[in-house]
This record gives sequence, C-alpha cells and structure tokens, in this order.
Amino acid sequence: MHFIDVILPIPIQKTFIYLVTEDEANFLQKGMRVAVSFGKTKMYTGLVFNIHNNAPTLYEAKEIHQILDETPIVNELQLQHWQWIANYYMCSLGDVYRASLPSAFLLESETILFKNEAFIDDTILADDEFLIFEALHHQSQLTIHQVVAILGKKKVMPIVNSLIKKSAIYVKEEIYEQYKPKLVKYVRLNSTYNSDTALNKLLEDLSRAKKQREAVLTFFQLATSKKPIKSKDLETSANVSSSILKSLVDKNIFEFYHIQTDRVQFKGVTNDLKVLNEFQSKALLEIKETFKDKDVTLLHGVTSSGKTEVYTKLIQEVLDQGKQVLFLLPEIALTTQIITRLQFYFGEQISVFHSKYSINERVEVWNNVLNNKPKARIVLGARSSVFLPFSNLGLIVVDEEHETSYKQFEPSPRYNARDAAIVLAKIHKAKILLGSATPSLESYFNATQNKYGFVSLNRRHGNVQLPKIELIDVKTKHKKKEMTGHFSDRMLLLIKEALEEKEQVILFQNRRGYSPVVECKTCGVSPECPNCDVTLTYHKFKHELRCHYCNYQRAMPNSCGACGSNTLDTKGFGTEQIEIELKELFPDYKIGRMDLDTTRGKYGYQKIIGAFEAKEIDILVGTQMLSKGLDFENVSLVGILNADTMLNFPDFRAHERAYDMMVQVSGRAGRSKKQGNVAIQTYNPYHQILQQVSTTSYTEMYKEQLQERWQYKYPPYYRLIKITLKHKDYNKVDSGVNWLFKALYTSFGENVLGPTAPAVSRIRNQYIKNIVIKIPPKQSLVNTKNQITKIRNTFEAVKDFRPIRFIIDVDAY
DNA sequence: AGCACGCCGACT
DNA sequence: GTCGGCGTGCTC
Repeated sequence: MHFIDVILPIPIQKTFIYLVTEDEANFLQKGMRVAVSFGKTKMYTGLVFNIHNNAPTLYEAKEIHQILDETPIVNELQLQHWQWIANYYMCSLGDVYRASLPSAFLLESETILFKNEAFIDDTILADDEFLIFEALHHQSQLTIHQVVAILGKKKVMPIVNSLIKKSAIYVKEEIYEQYKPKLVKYVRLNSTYNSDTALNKLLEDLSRAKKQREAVLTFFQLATSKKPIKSKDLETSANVSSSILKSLVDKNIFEFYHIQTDRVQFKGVTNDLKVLNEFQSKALLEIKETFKDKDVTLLHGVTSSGKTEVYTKLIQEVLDQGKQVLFLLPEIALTTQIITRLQFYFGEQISVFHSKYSINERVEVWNNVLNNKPKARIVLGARSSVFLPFSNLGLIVVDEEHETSYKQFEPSPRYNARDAAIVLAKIHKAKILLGSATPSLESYFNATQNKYGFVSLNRRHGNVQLPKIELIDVKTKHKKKEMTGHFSDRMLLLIKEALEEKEQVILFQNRRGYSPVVECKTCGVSPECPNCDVTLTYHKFKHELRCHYCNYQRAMPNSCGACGSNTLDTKGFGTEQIEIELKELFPDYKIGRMDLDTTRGKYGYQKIIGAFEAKEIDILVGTQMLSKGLDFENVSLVGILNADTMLNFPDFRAHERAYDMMVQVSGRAGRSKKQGNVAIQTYNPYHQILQQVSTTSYTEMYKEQLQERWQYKYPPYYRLIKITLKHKDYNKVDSGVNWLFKALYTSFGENVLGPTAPAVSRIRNQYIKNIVIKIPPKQSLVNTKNQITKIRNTFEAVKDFRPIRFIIDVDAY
C-alpha cells in the first residue's frame, strides 16, 4: 500500500494522508500538486510532502482525485524553507503553502449540476426542484451559486440532493486551472508553397488582389530574419487589415498558428555597468571580504551614496557564476525607478514580482524561476518573492532593510521577509546583503556583535553634500503670529526661493493622506464610526466622512448628530488640506498630492511620479510613500510639516521609525550638484531625535535607542511575541484575555505584558486585546514557543473561548 | 478555514 | 409550519 502526506492550504497544523496506487506512487514526487477531496464536499489542491508505506491506523485514507503536475512545481529547498517559517512564526505549513503559490496554482473545485437526459417524469418534482430542472433546459450546466440565485434562498443543498435522488440531475466536481497561457498569433506560409515555382504562380495569381499581394511580399521580407512572424507585425509592416490576412488563410496560402508567450516582456537595450567611484569600489571590496567568513553583511550607505551601483557589481559577479539573484524591495519602492535602473543594466535577465501583478503574470514568473530560465536570473520582488522556487541562489540583496513593510501581518504567515531571506540564503548557501541608509537597530546590533559583516558607504554620489537640515519651532511661530495656515513664514520663504530657482519641492505630511477629524464646537462630540472605535475623517473632495479601518462612509452632515447645532468644525490636518492651502498660497504653481487616495490602481503611483519627474508638478505633497526609493534630480527643498505626530507614537520603535522616516525623506533633497535644504516644523525642536536627524547622527541615535531597549527589555535584546484576541462580544474577549494572561504569567512571570487594548480597540465590530510576551536573551525560543502552543491548546479547549480569534505574531512590529 | 449538521427564534 | 441564525465538531 502506498500513501502520501499532503499539505492542504488550510490553517491546520498537520499534513493529511491519502492513498495512492503503486503507479501513482512511482510517478509522484515531493512538490507535485494533487487534487484531493477533503471533508464531505470540498476539493483542494494539495501538495505532496512525502511518499511512504505507513497506513494510518485510526482512519481509512481517501484516494487522491487526480495528479495535477508532470514535474514538481515546488522544490525541496522551498519545503525546508516553509518548515522553518511555519515553525518560527508559529503557523501551519498550509498557511505558508497558500501564501507561497500564486493563486492560479491553487485550483478551486465547484459543484456543477447537469440534467439527466433520460429523466422524463417531471411531475414528481417539487416546485423548487422543477425550477432548477427547468433552468437546465436553457443552460446545459449550473453552479451552486447560480442555483442560489435562481431560487433566491440560501439553503439549496437539500433541493439539489433531492434532485439527484430522483435521478433528474447529476453533479460533477469541476476543477479548473485558472492560469491561461497567453497565446500570440503567428503567420506562416502554407507548406504547399515551399517550392519556388509554386511561389511565382502564387504572386501571379494575386496580381489583381493588390493588398493581398502586398501582404505576401512583406511576409517574404520579414521571413528573411528566420524568426516567427506575428500576424500583428505583418499587418503593420504591410499596412493591411486583419481581414486581408484572413482571406489569405482562407485561400490556403497562409496559416495561422499560436505560440505561448509571456505577458511580461522586457523590451529595450542593456548597458554596461557604471564604473564605481573610489568609495563604492572600496565598499564592494569590503563586502566581498566580509563574505569570506560571514553569510550576512550589512551595508550602511547614506542616502544617494550609490548603493545600487555596488549591488549591480555584486549581482553581475553572481550571475557570472551561473547563479540566481533575489533582490528584495519594499512593495511601494517597486513601482519606481529602481526597476528601470536595474533593467538598464540587466535587461531581460530580470523578472519583477509584486502584488500589482496579475495572477497570470505571477505564474509566469514562478515558472521561469522554477525552470531557471535566463530571463529570471534576477528576481526583483516584494516580500512574497522569498517564496519563489529558486534552485540555485547565489545572492540575496535586501534593500531598505529597515523597512517595516517587510513584516507581513495579515494574513498568516506573519513573517518578516528580511529574516526569512536570511534563512533562505542559508539554505542555498548563498550570501545576503542588507542595505539601508538607516539600518534597523536589530541589524546594526547584529553587525556590531560581529554576527553580520559590516560595510559603510558614507559619501554621497558625485560628492553631493548631505542636505542642510533646519528645525523650525512652530510654537514660537504661533506666538509671534508668523504662521499662515500650517506653514511658518520660514517654510514659505524656503518654498518660494526654491520655486523661483525653478526647483521642485517635496512636502511631507504623515497623516495617512487623510484630512481632518470633525468636531462639534458646541458639544465637543465627533462623529464616530459605527463599526470601529475611531472618529471619522473628513474628505473634502467627496464631501464625506470615512472610516479608514472598515471603509464605512457617509455624507458629511450639516449639523451635529449629538446636539443638533450647526457648529461642526474640522480639526487637525492631512495632505488634502495642505494641498488646498498650497493652491491658495502659490496659485501660479502646480501642486500634486501623493497618498493612498491618489495612487489607487495599477499605474496611479507611476502617473504622479512621472508627472513630478517631468516637472509638471512643482510642489508634491505626500505621506511616507514619498520616502521610498525615489530619486529626483531637481528637488532642492524637502519640508516636513509636522514632525511631532511621528514622535508621539505609543510604540517602542516610534523614535527609531521617526528618525528613519525623516532621514529618508530628507535624502530626497539635493540630488544634483547643489546642496539641498530640509526644513522640519515642530513644537519640540529640542527633542533628541530631531537633533539627531538634523545632524544625521545615526550612531548617536542608535546608541541612545539601544540603551532604552536594554533598559526596557525590548529587541534586539529581548524577543517579542504578541498575542491578539478578537471577538465581537467584549466580555468574551475580556474574560478570555484575563484567563490567558494568568496562564502565561504562571509560565513567564514578569515577562508577560498586558492585557492591553490597542489604540483602536474595536475594528469592524470586533473587540481587540493584546498580550505581549518578552523573551530574555538566554531563554530558549523553542521551549517558549512550545509552552505558548500548549497554553493556546488549553485555551481553545475551553468551550467559551473557542470562538475567539487567536492571533500569534512572532517578532511583532 | 470551511462546511454540514443540528438546535433555536421569527416570519411568509 | 419553514427559513435562516449560529454553536459544534470534523476533516486524511
């Protein structure tokens, strides 16, 4: 007897055993997909994890339904990596499996109804049954969803089952492959015309059909290149319509055929790598030196020091060894210039992989990586690209290593792509380079502990000076009445100067792109979201109130919902309001805005960036999006309008993040010859972080923050595991979280923090409570996690607690 | 997770 | 009475 262990895309901590025939067992390999039925109705795409002869004792294994692959689509190295992720981040292999495969690989099953043609006596059918049977006269097949729509009720299975019983219909479990290869139409000459004489006759025959003759002649011109000829190309070259080609096909002169091509193709030329400057070459040498005895190296390079050029050299060397390269970037940076820049050098050896790609495009990248195709030697991707089927990685580059968006929160697996990449590199025995202008404390710490190699690049490219950073005290400005709206006179002056020099300005307002909160001046009440514990934000453009946790929206009311007075007022400010103020202050200049609202859609982001690059926008207002991977030649001023919101965040990483963000945004200033300016408005100019930003003292910031982390027992010294409970009944979460806290406290004592309600304690009608477990440096991570799992199992065994959602976030951000 | 089964209240 | 709500248990 032969069995296979199968991973299913569900959050259950185990694999499932299925029965296979001997032939199947011989054919199957780890990493192939099989369609299996699971439970009473569901059909899943499972992944073969193991093949063996151990029959289960407690139940009878089901047979598999079908084998879906000829060869494995997931390799052994990936399976190793998946297991690490599942273990480390405390989730199921199924979660990792589902996150890894492009959704097109995870086939879905659907029950399809067919009419039984032999069935005649429809009088025995009940009303609902007859409706379905009748519908099958018009449509050859129906899905369960369609049945629900026809009957207008939710419980349809009893009716369907009754129809099957009466033999009026039968059902099939249809599985379909979602990925459709893109076919391109080509033309070729019908083989009867291969001899010269036949050809001459052909041209003679067509002497009266001028257009058709033209098409044939052009075909021969194109055919000299010996490459397949796309019918579209022939149409344009010969300047004929598709109907002309069609008639030639009808006359058996041409034939159409199809070749499967990739949706994403790089068109363009590649260029030689740039020659590195003295400092870059030195950095490159040092990196290679550290790689001799370290697998991980941190490259600390100030903004626009030309890290990318150093990367490219390193990449080239790995390519020359015939190995693959993974280049990780934060999602948002992927839509920008870096792709263009790398394609400039590596052209069609690059495949790009991120969430704005369609499922089909993702499958193509997957297949190209799997088959180690030349066009996928370098993968440029967001965090999920650590799951691609690399077989031969030589180097991973993690750019902007400090970025918090490398950490996935929802859904599980809650992994950090930077850390997952380090493990991936280890599995491949590859080297990994972490790059950042503002490294995370964790990575910098590891570098100082000699766990990672460390290289710094502290000279800006072309010897451009770091920008001049000044702090503007808005408290005094307010007192002296030197504020216009949200702008100090100093800020306005700097903007004016820049604009007069025909330079561009970036203004940073980290209010998530939203405009003000609304408050009633009479009673002080703000309209709140009915589903979440937040006040609604006002969007002037659409004149509506919106909740950005659950997307609830309603029209802006005219009077206060609490007291009825007509005194609704706006409070606080966001990018939208800044944009409006600017339009009034600088009517002769073009103002652009970049935030979540203006960058929707596949190209929304690129459009704004493009306009700014083309100098169609003079002042660009935006949120943190602005700080990521953008280079603009002509920006001489960066203004930060309200630095304080970043500093007063109740999070142990708030200061580190505020520093990162401000330094990164500042880095956008003064990229060409001239020194740039950065102006920061704040109520707290003496805050240590702002002082460190103004002098770009990373190490000072690092030392001070590290001291605090040590004192308050936070990473990198202590590790954190955060547990979140959610339920729509407040009392349920509350009693659950108290129980859980006690249980954890017994095991971990003082190292359990909480339980606390987060800043937004209810989202989409779900109440939320948190507990954080701190793990001291010497405490075993494995044992701790085992203990937590034990407690979780006990928790879930309590009937009352079972409906509570239990979320574990390892290394929470 | 997702789904069926089974027990309850509120409606044609 | 029946429809749909939701709690419960199981999936190889």
